[in-house]
Amino acid sequence: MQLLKSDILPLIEKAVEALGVDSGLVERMLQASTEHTWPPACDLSLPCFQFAKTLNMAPAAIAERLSKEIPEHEAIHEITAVNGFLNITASSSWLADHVLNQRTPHRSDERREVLIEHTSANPNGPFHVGRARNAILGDTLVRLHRLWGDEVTAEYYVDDMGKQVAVLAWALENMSEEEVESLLKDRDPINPQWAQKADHQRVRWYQAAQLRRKESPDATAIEAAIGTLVHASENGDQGVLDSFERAYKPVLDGMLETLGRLGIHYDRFTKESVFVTNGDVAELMNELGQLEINGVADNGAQYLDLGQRGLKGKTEFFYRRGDGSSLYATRDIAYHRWKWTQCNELINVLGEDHRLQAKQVGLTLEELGERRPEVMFYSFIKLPEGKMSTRRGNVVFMDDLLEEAKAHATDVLKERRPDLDDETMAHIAEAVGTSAVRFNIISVSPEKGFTFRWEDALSFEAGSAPFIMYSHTRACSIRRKVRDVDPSYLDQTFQGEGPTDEMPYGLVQLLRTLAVHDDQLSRVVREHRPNLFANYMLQLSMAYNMFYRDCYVIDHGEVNPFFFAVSERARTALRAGMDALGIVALESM
RNA sequence: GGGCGUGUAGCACAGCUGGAUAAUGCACCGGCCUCCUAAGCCGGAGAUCGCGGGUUCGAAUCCUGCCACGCCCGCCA
Repeated sequence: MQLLKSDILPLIEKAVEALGVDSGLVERMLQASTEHTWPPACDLSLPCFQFAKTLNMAPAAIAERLSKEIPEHEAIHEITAVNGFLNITASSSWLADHVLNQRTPHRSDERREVLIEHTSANPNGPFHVGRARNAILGDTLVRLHRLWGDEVTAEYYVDDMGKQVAVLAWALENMSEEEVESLLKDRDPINPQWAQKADHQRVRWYQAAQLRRKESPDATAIEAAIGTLVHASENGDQGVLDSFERAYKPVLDGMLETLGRLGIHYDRFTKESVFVTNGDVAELMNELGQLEINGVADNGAQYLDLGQRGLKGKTEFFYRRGDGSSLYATRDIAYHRWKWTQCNELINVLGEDHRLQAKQVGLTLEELGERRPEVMFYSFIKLPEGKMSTRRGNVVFMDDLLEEAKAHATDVLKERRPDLDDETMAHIAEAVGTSAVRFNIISVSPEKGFTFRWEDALSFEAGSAPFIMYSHTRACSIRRKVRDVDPSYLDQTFQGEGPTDEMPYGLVQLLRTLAVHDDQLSRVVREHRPNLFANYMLQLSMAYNMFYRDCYVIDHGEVNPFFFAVSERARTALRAGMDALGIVALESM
């Protein structure tokens, strides 16, 4: 709890010095050490073990002595010595004052312009759950940074010149619908609900072409035709690039429609081919060729020997083919140099399969005198049956998942809220369904393996998005009730002291949880760990529920202005935090 | 074979810049709707933190060896 720490640190340092130890350690050791239990046992804690040797005293005795040395302070409710720890609990009225008046520590001093690149999936078919982790994590990171006050650009890097797009373009030009459907006759047919959606339509051409490339008698000729297209695109052939764009654009639009349903939007789309056609890639390859770690292969291909810069394993990083054309990673470096002209903080969201390449790109950027971007890696989402693949067709489409989630939410609603009309019910079900899907994914650490299970994705119980949404609607409901009693309460800001006597347990827990909000958000943004904020939002909801249990804002028709002020503060914090996680903040559900 | 990542109750998952009784949810057992939404609240039970060594007053956390799983090791994208 930085708030409390900065206030009372001098007091503690003075007491420690009086004992005869160097107080320089205190700043680092005074910590909110009780984060591992919830609710926390105290607000700040000082472990006294390190002082034991120099003082030749037992830690418990040191803690005991310190607890008596520290004078009274308005922020401190209680200081106790427990098992060699000096435990400090904040005064509730001090907490209330700081929380209600938003006396939070200042945030980032300089304005940060952050560019976050995420999703960047090949536009070859509908968005599926396997890709969802990138988009959901990335978008959540964007939102969290915005909550923290950073200026953020969310960017999608469009792979408009690779083999996957070439396959799609070739298929659309060379295969008939009959042929496609006959090749895919063993697979599930297109879901009639999405029959008019271009991503669902065109992915069948893509899948059929992938089969033909591998299995048909003319596979070699097809492969050659596609190879020619890829080659032309890499050389910046505008006619080919245009035909690629005509092929993928409707697919990309379909994917974006799906993502939009999850609240995911982008500020900018940058096409990979741009860096080929504008000459950046050629210039880059020239520069790389001048580097001292540059090497040339027998056929004229060029690479950097990154072993000299600490890379282990395979150390040769090829950036130029024997025929002089660029590679995907080369273009990525050109893209990164451009990105650095657009921001002062760069974050990429990448799958774990990109770890090596990200390292190569990062080292090369440093070699060129640029900074390396920060990267949030995540491991892939699997199905219980194994890895997902658009090519093989064993995927759960996000469109289907969202429909399923909505249908499930509707079932729950019909049971709990039979009073609602169809339109309201559909609105709530959509919000609950999409929020639950997002939360299911962001609440686990990105680097941990994730197996998609319907029963988890559709869980609406405690520990899920609807749990948080429900707490928020309670706060909204209380606000409505207060307005009914006397609308003037809504315009008032709470003035003066809170109650000076003992506050109810739930109220204290809520104040403490609100007080650590910025500590949590700061860490989450700094370390790119959205799951920790998901956890915090659950704690905030739990704390609000405890407050709701212990404190009646409206009691016997009378409004308690202090309780109402706390409830409102919690409501706005819930609301803002939900926005940052992409959870829809309904006023009633 | 080499590099990187992960391993925590029956299941899922947090905690990893060392600190107290390892948090949370599901499932399981018991209680709470004449009072602001019970998608809620309260209580109970459940853990050899993959295994072995080491460092330390103190290790889930740091170091090291081993095991299991995943990803990568293309002049592919």
